[in-house]
Amino acid sequence: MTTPAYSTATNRTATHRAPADGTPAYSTELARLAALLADRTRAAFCLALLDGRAWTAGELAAYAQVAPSTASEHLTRLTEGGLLAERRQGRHRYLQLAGPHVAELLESLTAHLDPPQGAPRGLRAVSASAALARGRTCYDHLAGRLGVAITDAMTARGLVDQDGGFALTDAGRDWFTDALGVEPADLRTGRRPPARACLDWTERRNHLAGTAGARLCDRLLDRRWVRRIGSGRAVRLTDAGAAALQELLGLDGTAAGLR
Amino acid sequence: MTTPAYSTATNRTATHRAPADGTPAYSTELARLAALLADRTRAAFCLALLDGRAWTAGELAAYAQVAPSTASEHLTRLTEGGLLAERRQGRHRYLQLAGPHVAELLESLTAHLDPPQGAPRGLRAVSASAALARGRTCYDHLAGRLGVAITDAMTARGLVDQDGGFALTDAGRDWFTDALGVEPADLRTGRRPPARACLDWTERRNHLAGTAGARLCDRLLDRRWVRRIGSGRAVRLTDAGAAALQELLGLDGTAAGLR
DNA sequence: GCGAGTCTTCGGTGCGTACCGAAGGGACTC
DNA sequence: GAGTCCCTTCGGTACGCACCGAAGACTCGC
Repeated sequence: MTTPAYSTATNRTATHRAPADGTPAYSTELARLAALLADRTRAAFCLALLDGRAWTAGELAAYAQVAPSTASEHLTRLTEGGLLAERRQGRHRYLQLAGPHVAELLESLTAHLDPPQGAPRGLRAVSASAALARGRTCYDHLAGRLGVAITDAMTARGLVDQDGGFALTDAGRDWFTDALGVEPADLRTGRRPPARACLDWTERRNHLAGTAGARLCDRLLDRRWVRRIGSGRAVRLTDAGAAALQELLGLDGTAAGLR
Repeated sequence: MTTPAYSTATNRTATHRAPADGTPAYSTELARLAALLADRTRAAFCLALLDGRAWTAGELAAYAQVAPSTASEHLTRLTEGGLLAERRQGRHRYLQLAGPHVAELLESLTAHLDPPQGAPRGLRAVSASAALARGRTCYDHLAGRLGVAITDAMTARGLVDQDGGFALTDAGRDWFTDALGVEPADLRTGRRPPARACLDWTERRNHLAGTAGARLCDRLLDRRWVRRIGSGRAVRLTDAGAAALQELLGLDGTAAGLR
C-alpha cells in the first residue's frame, strides 16, 4: 500500500505538514509576511508610507480609493503583522512604517520589480512624476536624481566606497563631522548600519541609505538646502543648497539636472 | 451629491484605481510579486531552493508534502513570475532560483521573520538542525556558525569592513588573490557587489555574501576544506579545512564550535 | 448639549485560488 | 513494444478574503 504522505489525515494538519528538519517551519512565517503585501490596496498603503511620514487612515483610504471600512481592516492587519505602527490621537488614527527595517524590506522588494510599464498620463501626473524623479525622500533619506548625484559625488571624493561593497570610509566619517556637524557616535545607532545601498526606483542606481543617509537628509532639510515640495515626498534643491553642494562635494546641481 | 470615488464604475476598473502621480502604479506589481510567496507551499519551495541546487518537481512536492499536480501548478507560477528557472531534462523538470537577485530577495524577507518559535522535535530533526546551525550553504555562499565565524575573522583581520557598512577592503582583495587564488576581476561580475551582508538565520549576525562570498565557498569546497553532508545543504569543516583556516585567518575551528 | 467628522464593527456577496484525483503525454528501461 | 516513471492538464470542491454599506463608538467644535 503506497498511500502518499499528503493524503493521510494527520499529515494534512498544519503542524505536521512541514518536513521535520527545523528549517521549513519558516515557510509558514514567510508566507504570512508575504501575504501582508500580496494585496494591491495594502501594497499601495505601504508604498505611500515609504515617504516616512504618518498618514491618517482616511488619507490612505482616499489614496488607494477604497471605502474607509475596507482601509480600516487592512490597516489593522498591517499593524498586527508588524509592518505599521499606529498612534491614536483624538479622532484620528495616524499610521507610519514600523521602522527602518520595514522600509528596507519594501525597498528590497520594489528593487526586484520591473521598471514602470505605463507612462503617467495627464499634465499633473507628468509634472508630479518629474518632480519625484528629480528628488524625493525614501523613508528617511534622499532619493531620485538628487540622492544618486550626492552619492556619486561622495563616491568620487572617496567618502563612500562602492568598490568592495557599500560603506562609508574614514574620510566619509570625517566629512560628516566637518561638513555637516554630525558626530561619529550619531552614525552608529543600534544595529542599523551607518551606510547601506538603496536601489533607486527611478534611476536604477544606488543611493546612500542607513544612518548616514538619514542624518544627511536631516541636515539638508534643517539648513534649508533642500525643501519639501508641497505636502508630498518630492523635494527640491534650493539656491543655497546648490551652492553648498558645489562647495562641499564639487557637485554641479544644474549640470546634474537637479534644478 | 457626494459620490465617493471608489463607488463609481470607472474608478473601479484596474487602470483607474491608482492615483495618477505615477508612483503607485507599482502597488499592483508589488502585490503580484508578494503573492508569489504568500502561500506556504510556494514559500517552502523557495526556501528549499535557497540551498542553491536544482531540485526536481517531484522532490519539491515530497518536501512540501503536496500532490505532484499541485506542485506542478505552483512551480509554473513561480517560474512565470520570474523567481525560478527551469531546465527540462528527459522526464525530469529541474528547478532552481532564477539568480542571486532572487536569493537576496528571499534573504531580506526571511531576515524580517521572527526567530523560530517551535524547537524541532525528534532525534533526526534535532541532529539535522544542529548540523545546519553549524554550517550550511545559503544559495552560493557559506552560512551558519561557520559562515559567521569566517566573516568575523576576516573583519578582525581588516579584510572586511563592517564599521562603515559592509565592504571588502583592499587588503581583503589581496587576501583573495594570495590566499585563495581568486583574481580581482573574478570579484567584479556584472552588477553584483563583491561583498554584501547577509543576515544569518540561526546566528542573527551578518555573514559574507556577494561574489566574494560565492568565490570563497567555491574554493573551500574545491579544496575539500569544507564538505557537504549527505545531499542536503549542511556542510562540515574538514581537518584540512580547520588547519587552513587557522593559518589563513587565525580561526580556531574547535573553539568556535565548528567541529 | 447637539451635529459633524473619523474610524470601527458587522453582515453579506462574489471572486480568486489551493488542493486533490483521474486521465493523458513524453521519456526511459527492458 | 510493453511497462514504468515523471510530470502536466483538467474538472470539481472548499475555503479565504477583499470589498461594500449600514450602523455604532468615539472625538471634536459650536
